[in-house]
Order: sequence, then structure tokens, then C-alpha cells
Amino acid sequence: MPKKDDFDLQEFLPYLLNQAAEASSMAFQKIYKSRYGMLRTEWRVLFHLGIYGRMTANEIGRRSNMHKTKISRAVAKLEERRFLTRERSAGDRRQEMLELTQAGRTAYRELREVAMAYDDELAAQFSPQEQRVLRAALKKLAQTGRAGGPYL
Amino acid sequence: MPKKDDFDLQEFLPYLLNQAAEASSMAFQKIYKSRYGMLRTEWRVLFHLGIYGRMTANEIGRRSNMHKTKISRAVAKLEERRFLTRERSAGDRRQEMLELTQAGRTAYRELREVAMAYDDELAAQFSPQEQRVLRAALKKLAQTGRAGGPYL
DNA sequence: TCTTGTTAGTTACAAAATCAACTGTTAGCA
DNA sequence: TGCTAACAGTTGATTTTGTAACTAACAAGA
Repeated sequence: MPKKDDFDLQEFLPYLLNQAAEASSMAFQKIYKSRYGMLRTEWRVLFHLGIYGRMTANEIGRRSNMHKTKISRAVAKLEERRFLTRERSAGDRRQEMLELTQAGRTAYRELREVAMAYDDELAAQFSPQEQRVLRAALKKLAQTGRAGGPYL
Repeated sequence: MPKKDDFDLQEFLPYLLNQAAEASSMAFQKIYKSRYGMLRTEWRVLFHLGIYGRMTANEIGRRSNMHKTKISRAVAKLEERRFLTRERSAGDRRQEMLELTQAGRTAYRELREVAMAYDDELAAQFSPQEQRVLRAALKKLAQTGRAGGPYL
């Protein structure tokens, strides 16, 4: 019988995190995909504008850590669907201010309700203590490779 | 001043998990990509065979939760690079037994060392208690949408 | 044995992500 | 002013993924 290796893939954090992320994204994805035909990048842009209000594509990129080409395409899609408008900045004409339309805000609010309910369901599996530890740990891990975090 | 929305994207678990997963995968990805030209699916297949020994593509799929087309392509790539061999099963000639070659085992062992060291580094940010809570929570979340878990 | 249904794995095509090069604009400075 | 470098955002080419349809093999019952 061939010696079984003792490395446990299920304990390897990058792998485990990916499994958890994918599994927990599924149910939410089904909704924004089927209900609005959106992509992941699209709901993210929608949420950034819904939560923080007017901002440029660049700032969305800094906050969300998505590449600017992804954002550019997501913005184009959302504009096409009349969920947002762009306005070239007077001060710096390279950048455009993005802002949700009424329809965009409505979509955002609906999806936000779904997200909140879903998050509650996910979190309900854990004690308040566990939730705190989990969220704090995930935030730390999300800093991996950035200034201030390890591995850079 | 427009009312700032109170939904906190940084607390939304699917989003937070994704951020943590991506950030923490980066450093490891750099290594298997630059050193072996591998894709995520490829190191996963390599690891499954390295850890558990001979198995079929199908079983890798069940364990890793990757779609069979991804696995099929990863296996083809790994075979091309002479990291594994396939052998059609005598009992059921639809399936093929996959097994690492010597070169495959060497690559696996090297990457395993990297993975273990990296995981240690990541985990070092947390107390033993926090680590237990984190890993347990991630395993639960990874079950989301499966039989036995919520949302199905 | 024939039919029907299921399974393992592959392939073809469409959708999406990545990467590099591009446009137009601003900023710094000689 | 005129030159160069940097920056915001877009576009096009390539790579990777996802979806569906496919082949080949098995299984089970009429």
C-alpha cells in the first residue's frame, strides 16, 4: 500500500478560502445573474456606487481591488442597461464621475436586501464570538501582500 | 450631502471571503506559475494525486469540487509535461487511473514545501484559538449549498 | 439480446478574464 | 512654451473558463 501523504489540502488556507468563497458565492450569484443578468464585477460596481455614492472608476478599483479593465467593461454594461451615468470631471478631464440612475438605485436596493438576508443566513451558523473571529481573520487575510500586511 | 448607505460591503461574507481568498492565493500562485507554468487547476490536480495517490479524474472532481472539463484539461496539460500518466481501468474501461510520474512527484514535493511554509506564515497571524475557529468556520462555509449544509 | 438510461471523459463553441498596447489628459520642469 | 513622464480609461489579442453536446462504455430490465 503506497504511503499516504500527510499534507492536508483541506487545511491549506488559500485552498480552503477558495472553497468557502466559491460555495458561499453561488447562491448569491444565482440571484444577480438570473434576476439582472449581471456578472460579479457588475454587482460589485453597482454596490460601490450604491454604498458610497458618486465616484470614479479608479476609486472603485482602489477600494475593490479589481483591475481597471474589468471595471471599465462592467461600467459599460451598467451604462448600457441605464443603471448608471458617467460625467466627465471638470477638474480633471481624464476621469469620469459615475453615479447610479434611479433604476440603478432600485436594483442596488433590491440586491442589498438579498445580500443582507443571505449574509444573515450564513452568519447564523456561527456564534457571535465565532463571527467576530472569522470576520477579523478574513480582513487580515485580505490584506495579505499589501503594504502593512505580510509578504511584501 | 447624500446620505451614505449603511450596508457594509467589507462585512458581506461572500465578498470578504473572495477578497481573502484572492489575496492569500497570490503569493502561492506566483510560485507555481513562474516556477512550473501551472494554472490553479493544475496544481490542484497535482496535489490530489500527490496526496492521495492513484485516482481517476472523476474522484478528483468529487473531492475538489472542480468541474470535469477543468480537470480534463488540467490532466492533459500535466500529461503533456510528463507529470502524470494515465492508464485505462481494466474493470471499467470508461475511466482512467491517473498517477504521478517521478517528475510529477518531485514537483509536488517541492510545491508542498512551499505550501506548508506559506500556510505557516499565514497562520502565524493568528492565535491557535483563532486558527481553530477560522478553519472550522471555513469548512462549514465550504459546505454551503451542499447536502447537509444550508441553502439547498 | 435489445433498448433505455447513466456514467467517464473529451471536444467545440461562447463567455469572460488577463495582458499589452493604445488615446487623451494632466503635471513637472527645463 | 515644449518636452517627458505619469495617469484615467479603453480597446484588441490571447488565454482561460463555462456550457452543451458529444463519444464510448457500462448497467439493468424487458
